[in-house]
Amino acid sequence: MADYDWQRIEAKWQKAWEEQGLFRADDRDASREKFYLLEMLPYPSGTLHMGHMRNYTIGDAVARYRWMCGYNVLHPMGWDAFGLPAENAAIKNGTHPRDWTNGNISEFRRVLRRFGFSYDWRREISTCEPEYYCWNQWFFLRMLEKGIAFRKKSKVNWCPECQTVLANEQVIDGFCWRHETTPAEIRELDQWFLRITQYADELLNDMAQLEAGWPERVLAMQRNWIGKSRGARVRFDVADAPGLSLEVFTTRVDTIYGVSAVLISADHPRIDEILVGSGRDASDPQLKSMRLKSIRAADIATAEKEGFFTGRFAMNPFSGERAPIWVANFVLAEYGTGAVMCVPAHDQRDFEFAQKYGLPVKVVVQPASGPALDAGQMPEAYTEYGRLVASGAYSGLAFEQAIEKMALAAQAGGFGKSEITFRLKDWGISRQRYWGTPIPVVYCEKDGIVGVPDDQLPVRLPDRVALTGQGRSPLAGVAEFVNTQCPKCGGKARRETDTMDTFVDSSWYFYRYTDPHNSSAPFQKEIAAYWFPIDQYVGGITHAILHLLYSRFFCKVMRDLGLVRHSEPIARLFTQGMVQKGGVAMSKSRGNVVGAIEMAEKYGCDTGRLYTLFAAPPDKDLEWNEQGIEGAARFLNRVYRLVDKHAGRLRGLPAALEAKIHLSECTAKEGRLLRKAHQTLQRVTNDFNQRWHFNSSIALVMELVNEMSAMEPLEADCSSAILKHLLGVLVAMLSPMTPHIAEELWEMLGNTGGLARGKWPAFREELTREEQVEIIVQVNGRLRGRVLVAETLAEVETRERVLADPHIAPLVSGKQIVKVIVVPRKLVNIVVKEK
RNA sequence: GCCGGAGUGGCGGAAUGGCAGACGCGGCGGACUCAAAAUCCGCUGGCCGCAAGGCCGUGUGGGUUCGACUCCCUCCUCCGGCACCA
Repeated sequence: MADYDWQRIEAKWQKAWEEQGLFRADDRDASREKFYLLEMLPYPSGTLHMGHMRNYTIGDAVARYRWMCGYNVLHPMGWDAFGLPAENAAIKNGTHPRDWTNGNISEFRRVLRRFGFSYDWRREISTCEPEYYCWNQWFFLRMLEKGIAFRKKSKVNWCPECQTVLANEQVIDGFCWRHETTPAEIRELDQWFLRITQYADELLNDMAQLEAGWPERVLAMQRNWIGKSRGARVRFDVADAPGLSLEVFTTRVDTIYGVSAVLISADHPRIDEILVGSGRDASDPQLKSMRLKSIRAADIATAEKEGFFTGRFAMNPFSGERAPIWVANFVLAEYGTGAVMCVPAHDQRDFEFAQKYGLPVKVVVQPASGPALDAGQMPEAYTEYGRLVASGAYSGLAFEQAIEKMALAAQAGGFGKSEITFRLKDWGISRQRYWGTPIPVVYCEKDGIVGVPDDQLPVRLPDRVALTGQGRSPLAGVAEFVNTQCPKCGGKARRETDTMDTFVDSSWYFYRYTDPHNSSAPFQKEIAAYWFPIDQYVGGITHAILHLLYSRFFCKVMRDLGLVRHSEPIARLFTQGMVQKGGVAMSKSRGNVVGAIEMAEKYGCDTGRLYTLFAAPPDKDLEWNEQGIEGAARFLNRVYRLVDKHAGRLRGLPAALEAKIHLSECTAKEGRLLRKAHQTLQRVTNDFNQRWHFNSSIALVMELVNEMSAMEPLEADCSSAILKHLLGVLVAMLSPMTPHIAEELWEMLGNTGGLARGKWPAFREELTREEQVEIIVQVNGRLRGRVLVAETLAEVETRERVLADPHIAPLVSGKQIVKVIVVPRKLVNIVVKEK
C-alpha cells in the first residue's frame, strides 16, 4: 500500500490541468450558464504568506465548485503592479521599479501555480504594462472630454528635508517617514481630480441593487462615506461691505433666530476680504497655526475650540440682527460652504465655543414635553427637535413646518434655498510619483491644456529616470519625456509629469479580463456584456470603501460612455477574514508570517487549503495553529488510505456517481452509509450555493469518513458498486477544496475523464431520508427522552407512541395535559400542569 | 459620539426557533511495538450520585414562545469603520 505522496500528486495534476487547458473560460458559450468569479487584484510585494492564500483558497473552492456544476467559469488573475513600494525599493536599493515589480510578480505567479488554483492564465494582466495603462489614459481622456476630469489646487504633504511630496502613508504621526524629526508641511499644488461627486446620489441610491449580495457593513461604510445630508444654504451679507457676503450650510435652519455669530474656516476662500481692516492678514500667526492644524487628522476631535473675532458683522437675513464674524478652528473648509451659523443653544460645538468666548446663548427651540429650557441654566446644547420660540413669524411652528417654510422664504427672498450636501469629495488622482500611469495631457503656451490624441497613446513611462526621493515629480527630470509638441498647434509644449493614483488601475481591471489582449479598445462590449456583472467578488474588508466605491463610479462613467449597459459591476461581494498568528494579522513587519511555499513544501497545498477552510468560517478571522494543520494532514491521509484500500477491487467497475441504487435492495450497512453520504452531499451542496460555511462542510465530510472507517471491513456487507459510489461521492465533495488528492483518488477508483469539470454529484432526496427517526421528547420544554418511530408515522400516532412510552408515561401520569406539540420527524413536547 | 460586527468547553469552532458543545486541536487512558514514532480504540463542560439518574450551563438583566445560543428590548466587554460633517 502506497503512502499519500502529495508531492507527486500535486505536481502531476497541476501539469495535467495546464496541458488540458481545463480552466479556460469560453467567451461565447451559449450552452452553459456563465459564472464570473473574481478575487481582488493582488499587489505583488515581498513573499506570499497564508494570509494572502486564504483569499485565493476561498475563491478557488467556489470557482471549482461551479466548474464541477457545469458552469462556464471566468476565474482570472493579474497584478496591481504600479505603486509606491516599488519606488521606495528603488530609492533604497537602486533597483529599477520595473525589475523589482516583475521579480515579485514571478514569485507570486510561482506560488499561485504551486497551489493549483484554477485560473485562466491566458488572461493574466499586469497594470504596469503599456498595453494595460494605455486604457487608463484612454479613460482619462474620455473623462476630460466630459468634464469629469478637471484640475484644481489641492493640498499635499511636503517634506522640507527631502524636498518632495509625501504620500499619506509616508506621513507617520505628522512626520516624514524618512526623517523622523522633520514634520510634514502642507503645500498647495495644481492637481487632477475626477468628479465622483457628480455621481454621489446615484452611488447612494444604487446600493439598493446591492443589498441582496453585499455585506451590510460594507454598504453602511459606503453610505457613511458618501454622507448625504439635507439642509439649507443661507446667505449672510457682510455689514458695511457692499457685494461681500458669506453663505452658510445648515441642517437646522429652524434654529436661525438663535444665531450668535457666523463662523468661517481659516481656509475660507474669502477670508482675506473679511480680514481687511481687522489688523490681521493671511500672515497672521494664529490664522497660520489654525490652517496647519486643519490637516492633522488624529487629534482633531479632541482639540480645544479656538477662534478670533474678525471685526466684521454679518446680517441675519431672517432676524435682521447683526452677528459677529469669527474664524473658528472647527469649521471645515472642505465641507458645506466653509462657513456655519453659530447657534450655541442648539449645537454642542457652538455651545462650547460660545462658553469660551462669551457669546450669547439664545433659546429658539423648546422641547415638545418636559420643562422649558432656560438659556442661563443650560449645561449643554439642546440638539433635539422641538417647537420654535422667539423666531418671529415662525414662533409656535413645529420644526418640520419651520424648516420647510424657512427654506421657501429664503428662496423667495433670494438669500438661500434648501440644499443637499455630501461628505464625499472629488477623487484626487495626481501623484507626484514615477511608478504609475502618466497622465496624458500636455501644456502648450498657446493652447493651454491639451489632451494627448488617442492615436498617440500610450504615453509611455520612460525607463531611464533618476529616483532620488527628492524634488517634485520624478518625470519632471526626464527632458525627453517632458519636452514635446502640442498636438494642436505643433508648437513647443510640456507634458504633465504627475502620474495617476493606482486606484485608477484597479477600478476597471475586471473588465479587461474579459478581453485582455484587445489593442483597439479597453475591451469588446459584447464580451463584457456576456460576463458581467461579476457573480462573486472575494476580497478583504480593507477595500470596503475606496476600491469598491471607485469601481462603482467607473462603471457608471463607462455606462455613460456607452461601453456597458449595467450600472453596478459586482453582484455579490464576500469579504473574508484575516489570518492571524499570535492574535495579530500576519505581516512581514511583525515577523509572524507562515510562508505559502514553505507551507506547501512541508504539508502539501491541499493540506494548507483544507486547514484554511476548516479552521474558521471564511468571513471570520482565523488564528493559525500548527497543530491544526497536522490534523488536516491526518485527515487527508485517512481518506487516502480508505480509498487506496478498496480501489483495487473497484477499479474495473462502471462509473461511480450515476449508479442506480434503491434503498429497498440494500443491506443495513449500505443503507446507513448511503443515507449518510447523501445527507452530507445535500448539506455540502447547500453550503456551496448559499452559506459558504466550508468549515461545517468539511466537518460533515469528516463524519462520513469516520463512519465508513468504523464500518470496516466495508467489503463485508457492502457491494462493490455501492462502495464505489460512496467513495466517488466522498472524493467529489472534497474536490473543490482539495482538488489534487481528489483527482488522484478519482483516478485510482478507475474513473476516467477527470473530476474537475461537470462532475458534481446530485444528491438524491430519496436517499437522504431515514426509515426510522429519533423523536425528542420534552415535558414542559425539558428533555425527558427519545423514541424511535417510523419516518412516515403520522402526527396522531406519534403522539400516542410517545405518551405510551414507559419512560414518559410516569412523568405525565396524575397531571393535566394542557397541550402536546408535535413537530413531525423531530420532536414532541408535552405541556402539563399539576391537577 | 454615530454606524457595523462579535461574545458558546482548556483552544478553533458547530447548532438556518426544536437533543447546546458536531468536527478538529489539546489532554487522559488503552492497543500495537524490545522501545519510540506513525496508526487504531475509548474517555474528555461543571456540580451531585456507587449507579440509574438529576441539577446547572451559550457575556448581563428582562421579554416573546409549548420551546430561545438563535427573535425583541436593556446593559457590559471586545473588535472594526467614521467622526468638530454644521
